[in-house]
Amino acid sequence: MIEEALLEIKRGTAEIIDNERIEKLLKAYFEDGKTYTVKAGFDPTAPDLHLGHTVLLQKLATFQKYGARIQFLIGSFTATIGDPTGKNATRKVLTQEDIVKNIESYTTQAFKILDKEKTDIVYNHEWLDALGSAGMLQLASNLTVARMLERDDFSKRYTSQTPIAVSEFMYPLLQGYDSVHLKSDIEIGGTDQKFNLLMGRQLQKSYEVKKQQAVLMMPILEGLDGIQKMSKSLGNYIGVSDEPNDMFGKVLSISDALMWRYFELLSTKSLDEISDIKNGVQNGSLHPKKVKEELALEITARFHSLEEAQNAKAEFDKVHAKSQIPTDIEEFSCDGEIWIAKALVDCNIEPSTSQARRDIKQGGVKINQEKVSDEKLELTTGEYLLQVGKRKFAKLKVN
RNA sequence: GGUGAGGUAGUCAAGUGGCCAACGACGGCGGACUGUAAAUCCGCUCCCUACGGGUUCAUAGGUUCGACUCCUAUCCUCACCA
Repeated sequence: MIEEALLEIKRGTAEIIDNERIEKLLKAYFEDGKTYTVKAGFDPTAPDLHLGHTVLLQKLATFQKYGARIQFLIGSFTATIGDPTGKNATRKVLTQEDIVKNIESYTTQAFKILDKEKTDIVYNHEWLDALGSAGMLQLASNLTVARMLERDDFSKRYTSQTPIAVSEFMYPLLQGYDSVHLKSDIEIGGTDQKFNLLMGRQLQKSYEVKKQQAVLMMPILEGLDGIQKMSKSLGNYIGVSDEPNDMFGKVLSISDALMWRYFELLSTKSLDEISDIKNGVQNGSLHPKKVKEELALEITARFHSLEEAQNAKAEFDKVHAKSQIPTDIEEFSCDGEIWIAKALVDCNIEPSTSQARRDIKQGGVKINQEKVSDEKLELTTGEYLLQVGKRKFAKLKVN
């Protein structure tokens, strides 16, 4: 039983530090029903969760299955200070209201995966506000600059001459201090968080918390491009609240190689099942497209319903496999004659008339399924189906 | 605070008085081929009802017939020194 739990917990992890501790915690749970705490931090700067986050959430859900209470830590303190990556110095500092709003949408999304009953939402401003400048300095004295520069992210930026704000040095410390305050037994995070996660262990030791937290790291999920990590700002993400059609389509657009990563990190199929599927594809008995469709179906159904997922699949087949027109197309209307390029911009399927002209010239624009070749075309009264490329559609009614 | 280097399109990066709306690479978009995959090939890539016009090379001024290129001030980044 413990073996099984361990196996499931280890699935897909990139690295585990202090495996023994985890085994002991599980043993205590199975033998004496003792619960333990697993901490995970979330940054409430953006209100939307994507599949990259759910890798972590799914792992937390697994822990909940085996006796854990989740400390769902909201970085409310850090969010009011500014952007921790320093990449974008101009990013707005969030107001309390923004944060509250973000957190609300955040948690409702998270509870699609997590068990609410076994989750404690905690806010780090509650104890970090109280720390004060003296406490902050004392905290900072736990670490040297040289040690701080060991962090991959910092050393890279330092050598590449990208600015690092002094305040950024505080983030790992603050995150570590959260673990001190919460006396977390385990903390999980992405591999990019390794330094910060370890800081928790070090600080727990310095502040004499009885036991250091075990650390479990999940790999970073690649985005749709298969290269960079999934993130909203890169636009290569699948959002938890994406429409079923989008979600299904996005999953299907990933490359075959990437598909296996998604299987491992996102699917609930067992590892054995997955390797069976993989073999099937390799020896040609399974078509990769079919396999990918199944994955897309599973993921879409998790966040919507099986029915909606199946509808999405049907819609997808209709539009792409048979290149028919989608069911729901946004409708626009205008008065009087309108120039085709302008119409495309007004319908939000082209960013500028210049771009529209280029696409027309290249044969990428269709009206009612017919290629448009005249870039000076004026649309007279009537209803039109406009299309740019393969996937952008709009209906326009000219009065 | 001092000295030096630097800030060019989504990103990286050429360009050092007219040939510059600005080489190239990546990304992105359109097309072909496909499984809306990958790979490959072709084209496009500031805006504007456009063989023309407008606005760009950190910001604000100046010199010049003419500036991304020269001058001045300001802001920002990096390195070394303090």
